Amino acid sequence: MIDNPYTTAVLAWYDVNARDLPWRHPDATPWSILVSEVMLQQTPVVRVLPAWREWMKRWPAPADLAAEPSGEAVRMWHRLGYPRRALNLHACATAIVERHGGEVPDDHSELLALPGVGAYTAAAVASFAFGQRHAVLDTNVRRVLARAHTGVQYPPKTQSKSETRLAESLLPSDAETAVRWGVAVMELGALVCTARSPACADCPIADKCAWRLAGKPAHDGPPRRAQTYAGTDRQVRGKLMAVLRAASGPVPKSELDAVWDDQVQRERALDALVSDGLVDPLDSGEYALPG
DNA sequence: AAGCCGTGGTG
DNA sequence: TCACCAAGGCT
Repeated sequence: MIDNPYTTAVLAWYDVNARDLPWRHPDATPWSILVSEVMLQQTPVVRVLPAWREWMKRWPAPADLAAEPSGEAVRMWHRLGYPRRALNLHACATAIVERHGGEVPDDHSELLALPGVGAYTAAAVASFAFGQRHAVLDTNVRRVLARAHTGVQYPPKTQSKSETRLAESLLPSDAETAVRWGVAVMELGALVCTARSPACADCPIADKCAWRLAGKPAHDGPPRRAQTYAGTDRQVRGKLMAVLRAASGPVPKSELDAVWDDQVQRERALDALVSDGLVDPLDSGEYALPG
């Protein structure tokens, strides 16, 4: 069945080149797939793998995580980055126990209602965990479609309606094929059609790629803004969280004060962490991961 | 809707 | 080296 010009070649490529990732195994549960998708938000596969295994061993079901303080989720997040995602997963676990009887919902809109689950993650879980037909549009798919179909080097910075429409128009009609198509295009973007130096020689749709056929024109428009990090509040937050994760219990404020010289910025970062629910200010004056 | 939110690898 | 990038989401 030919649903779009790329389906057959991309699926055949995926059959041979797919990585053996544990959340793709037949015994992966919807919960384990949800956890993997949240961990993979902006974090590379190689760094997610050990944390995911640790989480699945300790919290094999949503109820297992919901039974623990959210601070344990934050501690077990290690250095994956964006630790609010750990809080989100703990809140997901609680919501799943309270609203869905402890089972990850299979309904797209119910998935979308879970904390930290947006358009991509809801579609990914509905598709990969429950075999439903949804367009999964992540950074990999956006880049592949921008090149192969639209003929430009990079997709726009923020996802556009036209990208969504395009992804939906390319979605195979049969659910089982749509699921395979989604994961296969993602994998193609991750392994071949990469951001920096695409391996067009290894690409199964190079002969149909509008960007390659146009001579790989360079990205035009404003330069893609680099995200600065050094000296930002994010860096300070990271240092504060690292201290709290490493400690077995509450930490005196002096230990937090030692991570950053600028007091104004340090206090602002700490206040924001408390406001975000990532840090618990105790009556004793000490600080701890949330209980 | 543009900017914020971590961290580490890499060309 | 250092700017860029990585299975985004939220405000």
